[in-house]
Amino acid sequence: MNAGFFARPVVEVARDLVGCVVAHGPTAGVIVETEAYHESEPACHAYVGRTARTTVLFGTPGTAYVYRSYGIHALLNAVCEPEGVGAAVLIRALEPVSGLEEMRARRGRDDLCNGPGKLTQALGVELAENATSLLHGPVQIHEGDSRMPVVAGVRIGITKAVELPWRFCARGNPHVSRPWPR
DNA sequence: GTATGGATCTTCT
DNA sequence: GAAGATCCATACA
Repeated sequence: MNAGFFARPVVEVARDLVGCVVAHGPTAGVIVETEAYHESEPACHAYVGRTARTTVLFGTPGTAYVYRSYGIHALLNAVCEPEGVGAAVLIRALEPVSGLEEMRARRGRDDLCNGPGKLTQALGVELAENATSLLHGPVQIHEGDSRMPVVAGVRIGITKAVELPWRFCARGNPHVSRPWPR
């Protein structure tokens, strides 16, 4: 994966990331579900501008943005758009491909990566990986199947800008966080 | 099968 | 002091 991939409109990157591979140590999975977030809409953390928390969103494309959700889960994002624009793609679900035993040990159950909080636990990704590079850091994203059929829908679990069709799933893939609506 | 509530922490007001 | 890009156990139909 190269830096130019992430320095594009965040919605394009979100669509193209489906089929790519996320790896952390011995564990890895194919991305089957993403959501795009952009500073221009209120569901995005960068909407409020630069703060201590959101600075990484405005930084180098291809950087990991990891934050704690509901006090319990770490959520993994890929910073997008040119430097200075606050945008990121949330990785919502993976199809596990390696390190399955490690994932099961961390999860303690068999649904390993079908949710944004679950996949970080399965991969062992935590807040320590925030602001690290997805190109050459501990968590990496690699090229995958660019021909994978993708469908778009509305985002999940948010209360603002709920109408934007910025969620992308691998069509028919059983590892998505929720069955495709409609 | 759907519905509800609790866990627990970071950030910003 | 409140809100939140979640997950899971439990209750009920």
